[in-house]
Amino acid sequence: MTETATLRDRRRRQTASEIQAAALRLALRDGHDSITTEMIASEAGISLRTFFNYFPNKQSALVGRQPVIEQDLADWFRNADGTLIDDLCEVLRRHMHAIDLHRDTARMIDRLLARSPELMPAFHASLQRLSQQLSQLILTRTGPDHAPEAELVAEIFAHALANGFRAWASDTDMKIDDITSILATQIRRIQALLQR
Amino acid sequence: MTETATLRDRRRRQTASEIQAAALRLALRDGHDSITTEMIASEAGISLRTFFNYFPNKQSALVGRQPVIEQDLADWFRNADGTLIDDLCEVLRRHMHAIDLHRDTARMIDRLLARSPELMPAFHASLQRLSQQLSQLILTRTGPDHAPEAELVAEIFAHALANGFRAWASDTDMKIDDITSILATQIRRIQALLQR
DNA sequence: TGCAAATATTGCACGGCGCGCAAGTTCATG
DNA sequence: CATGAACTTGCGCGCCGTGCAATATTTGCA
Repeated sequence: MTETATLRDRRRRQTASEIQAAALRLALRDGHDSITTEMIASEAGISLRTFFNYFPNKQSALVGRQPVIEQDLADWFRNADGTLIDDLCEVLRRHMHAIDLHRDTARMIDRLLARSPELMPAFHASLQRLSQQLSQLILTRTGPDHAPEAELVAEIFAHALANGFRAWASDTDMKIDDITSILATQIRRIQALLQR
Repeated sequence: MTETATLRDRRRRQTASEIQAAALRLALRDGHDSITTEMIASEAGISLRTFFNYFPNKQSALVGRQPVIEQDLADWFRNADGTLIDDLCEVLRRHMHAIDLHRDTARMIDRLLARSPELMPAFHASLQRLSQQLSQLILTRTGPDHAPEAELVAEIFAHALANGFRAWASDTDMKIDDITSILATQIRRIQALLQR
């Protein structure tokens, strides 16, 4: 039973990933709004009904499953003693290492967003979930009375991470760690911009 | 013909507003996912087909039409000589005055979001459009090479404005100008938080 | 190995969604 | 009051998303 959970889980991840790949392939080939959920299911070799067991809708399939920040990372952050910025960057750096990133998937998403901007809200909703997790993290250090600011800072980090992610997707020379250095750079630039 | 445009326009706004009110009323009474677009149309006294002439979907009707920052405001901002923060706050202050805000509508939205969090992405998509407009504004002053930071700063302001807006909605003692003072306060707190 | 329980997949049916189209209606303007 | 632009409406159609129940597959355990 100890192994079972992870085995089935791995299988689910794999299927979800295949569905996403199929969706991205079709959307990039035929255009997002001329494909149907049925086409995606068929391309992925599953039934339409099974498609909806994995994703609630077409857009979610394109964006993919949302990774969750692991508990041990959260624990590390709570007890870390660097600046807020540094520790948040470090959390995100480790997080990016913990999940397996596929550069080609990322690149497909990037191209698709350029071609079909109407998908941006869906992608952004995914970012928003990351932002909420970060917000929770920040609150463990600032205390619950800083909720509004924590949300705002979390959103900055999530969006800046996305920028780094996009750069990584389209530049094969970049390493995973470079994503968070871009993130750190952008945070510094924001601080500068806010002084102007 | 000079008057016609504005007359018809006013009528359109009015109808859109009535549809939104009907949608919010029903959603708050029966719950967002047990109402249909047909019910909303019927409650608003229009046909289902006309509903879709005004809003692309149910969620948009609940969120309402997105106001656009006027050109003269944009011109003012480009030539203003205060700090970026101060001038952005001032733009948003004037913007809030330029559009007619209905506190009861805002309150209904607020209550609805508390009750049906699944609507948050729709609301956030609307914020995102405001954010994009702000980003354009900022770029007129920083130059186009600061695009990523401008986007991030714009997003902070949009989100902070939303926070102020929510506070205004649920506190009848607040004036419109108080929205932007909350905004300014939160920006300052973020700066402080980023120094930690 | 083989059986029972847990879990996954699928087909089906159904109601809501969203839009193109064409016919009818309203209304400011000349 | 005639005219044409803008608005409303009904209809039809295909896609979306889900509950349900039957079937298939996998897993843990004897």
